[in-house]
Amino acid sequence: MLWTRTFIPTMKETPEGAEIPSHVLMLRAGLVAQVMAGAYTYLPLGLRSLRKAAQIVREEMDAAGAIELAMPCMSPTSLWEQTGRVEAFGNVLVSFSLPRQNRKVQVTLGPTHEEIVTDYMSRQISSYRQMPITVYQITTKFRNEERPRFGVMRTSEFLMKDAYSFDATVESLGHSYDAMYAAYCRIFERCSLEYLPVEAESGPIGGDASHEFMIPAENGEDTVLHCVECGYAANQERAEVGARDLVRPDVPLDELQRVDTPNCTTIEQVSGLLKRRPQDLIKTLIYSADGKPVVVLIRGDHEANEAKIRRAMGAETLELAEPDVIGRVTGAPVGFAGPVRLAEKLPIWADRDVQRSVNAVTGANAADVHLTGVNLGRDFEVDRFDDLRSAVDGDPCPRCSSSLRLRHSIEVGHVFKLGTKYSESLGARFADEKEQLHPLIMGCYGIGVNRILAGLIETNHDANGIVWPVALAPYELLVVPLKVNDEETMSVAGKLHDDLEAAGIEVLLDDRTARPGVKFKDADLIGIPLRVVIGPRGLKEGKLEVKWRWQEEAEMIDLEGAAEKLVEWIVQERKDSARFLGR
RNA sequence: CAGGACGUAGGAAAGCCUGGUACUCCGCGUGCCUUGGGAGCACGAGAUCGCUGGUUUGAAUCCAGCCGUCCUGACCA
Repeated sequence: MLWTRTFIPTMKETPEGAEIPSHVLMLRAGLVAQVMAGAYTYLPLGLRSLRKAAQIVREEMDAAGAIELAMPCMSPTSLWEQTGRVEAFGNVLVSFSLPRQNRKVQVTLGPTHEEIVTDYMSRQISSYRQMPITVYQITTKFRNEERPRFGVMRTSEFLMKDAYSFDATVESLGHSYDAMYAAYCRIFERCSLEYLPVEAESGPIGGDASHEFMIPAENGEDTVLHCVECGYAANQERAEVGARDLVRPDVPLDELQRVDTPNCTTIEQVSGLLKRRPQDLIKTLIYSADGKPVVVLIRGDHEANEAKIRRAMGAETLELAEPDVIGRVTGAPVGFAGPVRLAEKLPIWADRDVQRSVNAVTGANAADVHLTGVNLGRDFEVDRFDDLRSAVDGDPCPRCSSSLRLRHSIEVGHVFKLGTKYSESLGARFADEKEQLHPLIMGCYGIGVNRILAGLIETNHDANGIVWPVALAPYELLVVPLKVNDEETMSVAGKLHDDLEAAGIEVLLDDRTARPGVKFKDADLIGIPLRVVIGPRGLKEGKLEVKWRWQEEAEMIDLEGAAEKLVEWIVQERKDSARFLGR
């Protein structure tokens, strides 16, 4: 392809509003252009990379035995009402009505396709003999993001691969799940991405039923905890805190005292006023678990983990109690709750680290007053200790004696054992060998294709631009003739381009009449892996200058036989990405 | 949803406080010159200063409302 025959609007300056590297570079390199917050046009280079990522996903899905189909973006809203997801998704759902002659049809643009695929497959599958089966598609999904951000990373419209497995037994589901898990590992390896499968919220099946595939990145929105020693990795919602010393330090107990703390309702304010460290405070949170108020105690410097609390309590729903409930059960306005002398007798749960708290500070259950010298056993009792807080960097690993590292990351994939959630609500059943009817046992598996690109760029760039691996690069090789008006230069460039293209190499020829500096800058910016410069210096000696994007120095190769050599390099790199990974 | 910032030509960005002809750089067009890391000179085209209303002799500038964009947090099957 000739540069002047395609469309590559590069930018020298960073457009206003772009902050993180992947967003800045995708705009500057002419990969994408914003249409509105949360919606982007894919320009030729961006589209080529996006398609390459999608193709890798497709090939590995096919290899794993999944069957491709394409479901529509539009679906009847009634389908989403049946599963209760109109409410569950809320504003995320993009819905509108279509006039159809004398009536109106309520339509929802699919944020995912469980309802649609289950509805269809339930009519096709009636016997256990028709399973297992896994279907997938690569289509545009719609999720209204109230706050789109980070460029292509978080948009309201995005390309997603979603697969759905249907099995007759939980054991069989395990095999379907494992096949997808393995396919995901191959996909991200082929994309040359550094990725981390982490344990995630397990849902109805329980146990080892959900993994997220994460790209560790500074600007990632998700947080995972990872043990380098044993490999344990989990998202923050899920990550357990390992065993640690919970014996209370042997220090004399202070007297319980009331202190005035006017308008101090936060840990920060109280610790600042009383000159006590946050970890010397105990947060007292009033939750409403399935509608019933409960007290949760967390050390001041820790964060309550609502998923853990809900699991521990076995509750369906959990939310912070309303201010009037808090006022009633504590006898104080929000911000002054404490476990000592609550207005109402409530179950008190506490995170394990509270066991170590001594002479702590808590709210006094009275406006503008806190207590100091609060001690477990003497001043209050706890009904149950459990792991109720979010793990933090440096916490002990739950699987070995090492410690956890906190890493920000970008979620690019998710595999999930769904169980019978949707098949039950949609009446999707099959008959077993004894003609007994059971709901289909499902799994769902998603990959954000756009995020593969954003994640790759976010973790593979330098000061000058993108550094693509061959697997995802819009073109594999860039030919840069320095003197476009020189006949010899251009004939060598044209021949090289044609020979490479004939050999199946994706080659871009920068035929612009621009000065060398401009071409070099753009070459670095768009990040094509292999750059071949044809200039007067080398040409005199019958040589070409070649350089991988991630290398500092170029090397000269003979013009004679250059095409063959370059083809060989690219073909080799396609196979194993060894040069990219070993850079 | 809470808090904050911003909106001036295709891109970046000054002017706004203190009201009067919109500064500059990049890009674009023409010509000369130059040709290995975003060259130089000259001439030129390109702007309803986000929108609506108000104040004023006069509004990019002051006031009000709205729209849009970005950031932090909340939310995220």
